[in-house]
Amino acid sequence: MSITPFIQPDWLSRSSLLVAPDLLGCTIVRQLPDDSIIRGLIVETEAYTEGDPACHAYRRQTPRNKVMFGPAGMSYVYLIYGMYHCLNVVTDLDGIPSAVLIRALQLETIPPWCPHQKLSRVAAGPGKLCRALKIDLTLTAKPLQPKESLWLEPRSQDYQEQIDRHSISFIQTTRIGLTQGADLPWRWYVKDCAAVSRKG
DNA sequence: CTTCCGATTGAA
DNA sequence: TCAATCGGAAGG
Repeated sequence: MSITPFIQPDWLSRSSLLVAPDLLGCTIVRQLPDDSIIRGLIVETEAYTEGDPACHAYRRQTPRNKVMFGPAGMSYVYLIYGMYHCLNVVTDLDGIPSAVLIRALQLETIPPWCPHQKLSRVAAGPGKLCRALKIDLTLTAKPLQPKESLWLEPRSQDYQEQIDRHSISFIQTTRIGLTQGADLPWRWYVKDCAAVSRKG
């Protein structure tokens, strides 16, 4: 028997532009208070970085975006439109504000609190995946590790081999829903994946 | 303190 | 096309 490793901060201590596509095919694992486990394959990401007008840290450091200025491997969760949460993985060196927004997951099962939905659509969107994994503001600025009940696992060998033989490929395009920096192609998703929030 | 707005979503 | 809904950022 062997333990499943989780992604370490040093692997995330690179430009968000490199980490974002590398996170595709990796898995987010959430352990709930009742010890049940929810696993989701990351199928869509967006990069936000220093000097990026769309980045929450673009203007200056604030209480909300403070964690983005720190070291990699931390969570950054924020509330959007008063009703949805979004999950980011903080990247790059300490002092460089940047993060990768997790936009969609392919779940293994439908959570009981998300009834009447297709499995492939239940986490198809940043707000929807946080609802499915019960992620809220209490989970921001935490190290992504099992102790915090939220962590990342690397690509499986099988998934990596499918990428290597081009059985699975990624699409790079512009980010969604922005008023600034909308022209930058910093969104990546798994081609032909039904769990991606939207095509194009 | 008051005002304004958003890295969304789903219904009209 | 448009409203829901609220924490946080900006302005006075």
